[in-house]
Amino acid sequence: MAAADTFSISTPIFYVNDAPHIGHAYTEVAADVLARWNRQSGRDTWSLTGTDEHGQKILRTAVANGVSPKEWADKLVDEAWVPLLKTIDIQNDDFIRTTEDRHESVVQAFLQKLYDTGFIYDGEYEGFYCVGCEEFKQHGDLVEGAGEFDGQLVCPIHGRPVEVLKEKNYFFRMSDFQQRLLDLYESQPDFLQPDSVRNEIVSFVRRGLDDLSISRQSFDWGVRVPWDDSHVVYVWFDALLNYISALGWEPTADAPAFERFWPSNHIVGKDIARFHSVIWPAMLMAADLPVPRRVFAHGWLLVGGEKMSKSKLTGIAPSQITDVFGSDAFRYYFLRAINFGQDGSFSWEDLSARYQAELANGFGNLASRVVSMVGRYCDGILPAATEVTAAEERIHEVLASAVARAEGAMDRFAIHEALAAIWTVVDELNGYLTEQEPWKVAKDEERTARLHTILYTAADGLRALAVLLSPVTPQATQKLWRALGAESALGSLTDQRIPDAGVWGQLPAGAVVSPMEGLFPRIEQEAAV
RNA sequence: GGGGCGGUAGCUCAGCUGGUUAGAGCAGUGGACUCAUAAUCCAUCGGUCACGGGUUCAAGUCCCGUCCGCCCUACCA
Repeated sequence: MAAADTFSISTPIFYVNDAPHIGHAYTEVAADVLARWNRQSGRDTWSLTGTDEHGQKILRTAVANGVSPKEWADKLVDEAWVPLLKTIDIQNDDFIRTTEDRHESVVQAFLQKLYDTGFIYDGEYEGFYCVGCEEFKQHGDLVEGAGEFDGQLVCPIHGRPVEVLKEKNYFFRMSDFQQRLLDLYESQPDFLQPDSVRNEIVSFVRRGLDDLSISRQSFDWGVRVPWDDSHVVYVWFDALLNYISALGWEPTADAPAFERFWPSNHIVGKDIARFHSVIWPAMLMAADLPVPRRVFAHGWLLVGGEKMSKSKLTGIAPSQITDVFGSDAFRYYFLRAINFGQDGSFSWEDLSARYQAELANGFGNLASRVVSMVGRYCDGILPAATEVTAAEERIHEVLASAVARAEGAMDRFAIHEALAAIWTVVDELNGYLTEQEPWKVAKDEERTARLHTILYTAADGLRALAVLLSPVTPQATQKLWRALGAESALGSLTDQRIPDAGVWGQLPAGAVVSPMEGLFPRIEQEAAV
């Protein structure tokens, strides 16, 4: 079991059938910010992402494109999914692909263990299968087709006809775990969040669970069932195991990384919450392994009031945003504007407005004015604070409170709340400068000490902001860190501990404050439609 | 059919276990200021809290019903 001071987190592994859109990027960014935050909070941290590459859908796509499924997967991983991580500045510790040996061997070992312990049996399954969903459908789930599929039964999600499949399958005794799952949801309420998703899953499980068909015979693009190579493992059963295969789990031998970092926190979209909160913990229970620390389901990105989708042409590539606003702005915007866990509206207007108001005019301009004044009035040498008044004490209090609230919020994965708390410091410092009017104080030679106190206070406030915002806007805060001359005295930015960020007076007087490019330059209007 | 979530200022959203004149940000308007990215700060305009009943000394906040949106789930066939 992982020790108390560790933190491990995963994104879903993404299906390599399409190019990434901002919904995928949103998930990645959220997990990345939580990982960076926890790492900077002093926890032994590990973050995982990767790709899901098996299944009939990918096989068919590859065939349609005239390549082997592995070639298809390689191409998408190299050209789309790995580059995505760079586009949005993800700092993952590992990247797992389900076609890697280290994964497939774990899938087989896990399956064999369940087979040996009686949790898997063979049976026959006949049903309607949707290739798009990679799952069997109940008759009632299907709808009448229209247009070219008139008269046929089609999958309501994909709008394409389902196929009647009858095959020998291996089944996992998931039904055995109904009560243990219900007990889990009840005894550990934060196992599955937010509550809206939790409620749905609880009522779903209460109705009873069927055993799960976990093998397929009709195609061969998947992990072989170890004792029967005419079957491949059902893609979801395969995919979920990435969370422990990446940690090197083994059924018999010790696995140091697994011991150190399992159980993980899983960030998922709410569409796949059920796989992660029902099937996955049941699998782990069967194998006598700890269930995940937490499954957190985030909401949809809504574009024009509707769930973003490629088919409706509302799909947006992350680079469309980062090319204009940069990766920091992408990361900040989606985490600040959307209640993590709820659906959230995306619009270019809102993105543009928040960039301008909060990043450029708020944080960026604050940094500019402080750095500029230290340069102008103190020759770029940070002065000392000597006379602390109520105004400075007020700043200290706001900062301490912001740190405490941000930490509490991040522990609950309420990322938007944490950002709102941190931003009170930005607003307070801007107000402080306007009220203290250091540009006027500078004209009075008898008030030099006062001037120095004001500038020091503002600069040390920026130091705290750089630390607190480093997980969210790593590029801009690094620029600021350098400009403040903090590195030589305090060390690198990412080594600064978040719990200590509110301790006042860390920037040493005498630090060399150097001119700085704007953290968030104004964006010309035509770029944002 | 059963269930969940949401419907609060022009826009995006807060409002916990019911309690003074319903809040924030953005946008709008007026003013102050000039260190700064034509930035900042202050003030101000703006809401029948979807609708109709009910409980209560008191209800966005609880109960019932209706309408709208999204979602989970079931079934007739």
